[in-house]
Amino acid sequence: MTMLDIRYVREHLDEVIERLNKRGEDFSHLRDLVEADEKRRSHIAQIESLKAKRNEISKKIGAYKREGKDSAPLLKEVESGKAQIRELEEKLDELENHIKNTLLNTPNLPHKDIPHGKDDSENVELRKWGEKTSFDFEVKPHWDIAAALDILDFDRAAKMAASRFVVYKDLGARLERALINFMMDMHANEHGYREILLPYIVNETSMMATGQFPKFTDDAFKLTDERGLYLNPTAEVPGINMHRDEILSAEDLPIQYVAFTTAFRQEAGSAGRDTRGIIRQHQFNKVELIKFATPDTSYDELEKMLENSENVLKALNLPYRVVEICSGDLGFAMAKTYDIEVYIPSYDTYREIGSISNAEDFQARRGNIRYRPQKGSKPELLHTLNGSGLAVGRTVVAILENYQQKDGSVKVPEALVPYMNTDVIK
RNA sequence: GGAGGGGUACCCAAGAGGCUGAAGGGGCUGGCUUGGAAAGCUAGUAGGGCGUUAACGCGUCGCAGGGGUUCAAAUCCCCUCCCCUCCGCCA
Repeated sequence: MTMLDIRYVREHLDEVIERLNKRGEDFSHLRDLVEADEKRRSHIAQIESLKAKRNEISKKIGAYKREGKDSAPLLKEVESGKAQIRELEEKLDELENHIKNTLLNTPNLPHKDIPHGKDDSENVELRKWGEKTSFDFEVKPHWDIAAALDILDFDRAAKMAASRFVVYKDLGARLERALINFMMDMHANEHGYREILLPYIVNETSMMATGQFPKFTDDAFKLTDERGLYLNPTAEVPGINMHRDEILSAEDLPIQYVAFTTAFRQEAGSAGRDTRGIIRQHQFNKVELIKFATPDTSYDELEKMLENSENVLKALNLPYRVVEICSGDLGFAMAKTYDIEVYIPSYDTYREIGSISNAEDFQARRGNIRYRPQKGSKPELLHTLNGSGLAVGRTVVAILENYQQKDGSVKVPEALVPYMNTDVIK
């Protein structure tokens, strides 16, 4: 389970380092891997030839015994190889662990065409949809709107759990539920995704496969259970792991799932950011899109997925923009990512509400997810994609703020009225 | 939580240290037969990882997963996971 293919690293070392360095870190330590890999292969060759010899003699011993011949000389002959094999295997083990650990901690290669930049300030806006909502009164942030309507309760959530949790009440609770159903219906019925409902707890192997681990263990909520289980940080984890260690048929691809899950994140390192309201919580709901595609179609599928996500905001008539993530801001497992940012009037800025990514074969390699291009042909790694469709809590924020009215009530977006059974939250 | 039973290839299933390079069925693919089909007969059917090679190949590892014993492990020992049955508890 590695991330980059060691053979690719070996054969394109300079290119690999150069591309990874665009993420803003120095990856020249990968040069060591080539030497380690060479040693690894020569150890394998030695071990295997010793084993071939041993197997041959062992077979002879069996034959001798059956025929009643004396096998003592053969036993002597095989003796010396035993220690040698053991010694070489120990060294091989060390080499393989070193290579594996290095690669597990190495992020994906950014796609060649994505913008080069140091951090999120250099992300590139691709397009805007809708006009920034304008108001003829002073806009309020969503926490004030919610307080007046008594639909979000932070104090009681802190009492029963901790800070960065929230209790939704009345039409606030219903709005969250309505959005989940609305999004699920759209993706399942109109966009052709298969609806699944996933476990909210995942194991370490799954976290490893999608790339959360080993680098970002601090972001996860670990359970005390001795099996090494974690609260799901995003449906991407159980979703992609649906097909871990499987070989899929080409004719079944692309496979596309839509899943609602609750996501849990420590938000370590975010202390003091977005502390008011529900922009950043330890627990939030999300509708997630997951795809398994052949390598030659994955970028087309990425565009479709982006469109599917955008359709949610269009249907809700919320102004947004699409941003292409630059190399310095790109997630660990991803080769290319688009963010969808929704307009938030109280911030007078666009805030992330969804993220749509192609991991190419990075997660597939770590999770051993393959497909057979043709009947009878060798299995190959496929490409995995995931995208928000969308983050539900942040959609609530966007609706409360963009649809707020002078009297403190909030209009319900037309598309949501059937799900809300009311056209206004007051 | 308690007591048992299991996991072998696409499926079922035998094997219980060396003649297993895993039997035998089913299924699948082909052939014979047929006007065509079914049935019958017959042949083929271990995938995958890794190493090596220009390639054909060769080697190595594979019987849930991981360790160990042994010259040699599906088979013996240890650990883990998963499934099933019964009891208890529970939405």
